[in-house]
Amino acid sequence: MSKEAKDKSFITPQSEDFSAWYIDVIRKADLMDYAPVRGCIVFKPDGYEIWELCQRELDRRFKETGHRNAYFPLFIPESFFQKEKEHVEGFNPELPWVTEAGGEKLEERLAIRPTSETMIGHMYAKWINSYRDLPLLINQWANVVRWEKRTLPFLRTSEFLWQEGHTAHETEAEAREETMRMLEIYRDFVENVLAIPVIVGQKTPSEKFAGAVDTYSIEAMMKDGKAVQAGTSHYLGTNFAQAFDIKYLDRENQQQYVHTTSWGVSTRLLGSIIMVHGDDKGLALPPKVAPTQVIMIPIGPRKAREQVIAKTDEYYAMLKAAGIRVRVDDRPDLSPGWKFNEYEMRGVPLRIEIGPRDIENGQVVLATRLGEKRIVKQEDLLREVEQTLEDIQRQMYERALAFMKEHTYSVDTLDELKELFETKRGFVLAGWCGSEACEHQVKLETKATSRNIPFIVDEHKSKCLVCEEQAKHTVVFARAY
RNA sequence: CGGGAAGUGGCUCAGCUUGGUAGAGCACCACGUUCGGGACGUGGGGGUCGCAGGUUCAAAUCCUGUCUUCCCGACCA
Repeated sequence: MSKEAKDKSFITPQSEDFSAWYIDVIRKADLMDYAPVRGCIVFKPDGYEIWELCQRELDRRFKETGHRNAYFPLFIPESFFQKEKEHVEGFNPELPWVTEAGGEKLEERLAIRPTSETMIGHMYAKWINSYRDLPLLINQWANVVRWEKRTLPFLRTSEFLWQEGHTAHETEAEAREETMRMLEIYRDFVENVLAIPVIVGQKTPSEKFAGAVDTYSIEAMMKDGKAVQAGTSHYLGTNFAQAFDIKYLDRENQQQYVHTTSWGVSTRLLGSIIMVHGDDKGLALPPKVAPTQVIMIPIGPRKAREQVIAKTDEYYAMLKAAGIRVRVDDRPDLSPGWKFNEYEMRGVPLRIEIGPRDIENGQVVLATRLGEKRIVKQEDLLREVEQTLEDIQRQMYERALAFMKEHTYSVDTLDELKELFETKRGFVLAGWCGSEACEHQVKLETKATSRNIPFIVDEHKSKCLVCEEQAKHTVVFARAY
């Protein structure tokens, strides 16, 4: 205990310094390393594999709903950004530019994409001629760059990985339906795969995407009570269609602008996983996205080693054949206790301990990342492991949901919000009249921003927390990453 | 981008005030003993002190610039 407190090579407790805890965890869990360029990180294998598992789950859902993947260029001509006014204003400050290539100055500067609406708009204008070409449903897995002033690994990096879906439709109704369909896919994925509960709702006009008509989001709560926007889905109306001249001939032989959508999630999801599930022991990964779901640790003196390893190999083959991501740590020079701590730090959901005592009794010891430890019979092992992984997945979601509920408050006035934030952090439901001025006032006085207008609330507020006029919406306010 | 702190072996840090042979713990390598919650002994290897200039007989140490990280703020997905 006192040893850990003094030894800074261990993880800083969350209660002592949440930011330091976060940085400690991602480094101890070996998820990333800093690159020598400002705000850029290397995704190390354990970190990258979490992203690959997210990709796999999402990609399947995208394809099931009729989308196909494509890939568009990294470079975007400067002139493209002039075409949609709000879009330019929103992204210009954070664009990196390529001004020179092949030893010569470029005639037109090229932006490194911050998002691909413009490039895709340009291409869609070429590809879409008739209502028969619609809907066009494309997704892209890519890297994007936004030159952020302040960076934080995973949550806000200069370059990040994401997917961006871009669709074009005949009608507003169809496009809006698509916008909501993808929002629901995100909700389902984040809640059921990442075990992170979210608030689903619509962004206020000041928080919406640059160039969108309406933006929707799912908002997750970190263990420090701050919010992370975990996914967004936008109805873009005909804004980009007009800017890029994406028209189709309808059934009455009339030229019409298409209605477009875009939607995305990024590697900031990794930051959310860490901050939602992690604890003072380190990372805790939901089984569905854990690169290693089960770690097997053989225990015992040298004279028993051969027998223990043989048994471990047998279990390993069985679990692997069942599709479980299992690894064995049979390094002889490290003590079992060291390994227990190591894999808890790395977030492995389930540990299997096998020693001479277990072999003698035809059993193994299962220990979960959530702190439960029990003995199971060897003939039940596969079934127990599968069941326990499911249990862990569910318990992690339930824990996170309970945490979010415990840290969700409701206020009637700005003064109440200010007082609340003196001692607490979390989501705060409050009435809002719809004016940007009132929204801004909240931010100025509490640093909390409107996260979204939830689709479902327990209680509709009647008055705006700032001006006390009639409330148009009940809004979630929170400090955000 | 403004304010603050920091950068010394893989990690955590000491040394800097007052310039004079680069240190500790952990990690690593070899051998041996250990092994059910961060084992131990003996021996060993590894650092142009972030980078670039400057001052000096001499710079980790003093000065200037610059890069990167962390915190606070402004900006922003």
